[in-house]
Amino acid sequence: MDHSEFDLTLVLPHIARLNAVLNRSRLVERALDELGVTLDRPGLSVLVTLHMAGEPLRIGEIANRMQVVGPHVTRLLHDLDRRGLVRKIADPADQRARLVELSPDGTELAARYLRTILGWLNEAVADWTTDDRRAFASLLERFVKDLASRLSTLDDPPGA
Amino acid sequence: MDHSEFDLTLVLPHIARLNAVLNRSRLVERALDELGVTLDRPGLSVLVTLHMAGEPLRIGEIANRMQVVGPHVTRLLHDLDRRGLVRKIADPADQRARLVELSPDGTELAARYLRTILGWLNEAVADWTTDDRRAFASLLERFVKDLASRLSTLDDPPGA
DNA sequence: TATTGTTATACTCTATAACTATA
DNA sequence: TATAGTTATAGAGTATAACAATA
Repeated sequence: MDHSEFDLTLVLPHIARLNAVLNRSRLVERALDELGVTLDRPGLSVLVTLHMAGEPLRIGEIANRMQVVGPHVTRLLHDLDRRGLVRKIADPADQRARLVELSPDGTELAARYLRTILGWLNEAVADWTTDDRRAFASLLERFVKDLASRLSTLDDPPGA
Repeated sequence: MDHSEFDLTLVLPHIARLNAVLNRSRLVERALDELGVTLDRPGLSVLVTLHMAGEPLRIGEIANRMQVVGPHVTRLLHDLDRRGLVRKIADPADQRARLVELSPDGTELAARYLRTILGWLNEAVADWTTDDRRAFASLLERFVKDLASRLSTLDDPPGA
């Protein structure tokens, strides 16, 4: 008991700092600069979401994965569409919905962006052992999953 | 080489998801609800920064630790001051500067908030072994430090 | 009637620029 | 002249509300 409280008190500042580094270090903006691209962060996030999905997605599904609300995605897609980075195609299963897919340009941009970011991450952990990298990946995944799960139960404590 | 690329490709989505959980899960807002407090997220962040410092801080130092810009902190302090959660005291060493300290109310609020958040974190990892918690804390700290370090070198590659 | 998406609007958070006062 | 802070303004990012079209 004492040990766990102790550990987490130590963990909290690191989580906060990681959040700050990710949000305010201009990490994304610098990667885009290196690629010579003018694009905002949320727009890029749509591209990456589609790239990682590996298949066309519905607007609502993009919003889900980005953890944002539908109308926001609609707006971002306007810009991406105008630039020719994505395009909307019909959803054969539902005439109300549209599927969004990456254009070749969009695919290449997302791939180059991810390579840049991954390159920096790799350099950051260049002197880590393979075991440490694996352990970190595994523990981080577990932590995020358990945290998200615990937080989601805060929404619906009806059985109590 | 292959292994590290492989690992990091797996890590990236988890980092992104952690970021989303932290920023958009209303984690902070829910904690404040439970405490019956009406306060915005950045204001609370000032309180937590002061609480973790354990001593009065200058405005610029608060901005540094929060990774934001000076004028933003000034504005947040207006509100916190009006609510009696912080107060400004003279800096004996420099008449230009002011030191900001938590009031008793502010101290209690920050402490209760941190207890709530830490409680949820503890519940999230309730079934982890002590070893796993320690390993995670240690690897996360190292990762954040190495990442911040690598990113800071992107600013100044003058020797190249 | 429930769901997918769009349009229009408003709000939160943070930055930049111009300025004041002390060092 | 450099530094600490303030005021005023602007911008990015995201949400809510009202609506249209299809299921």
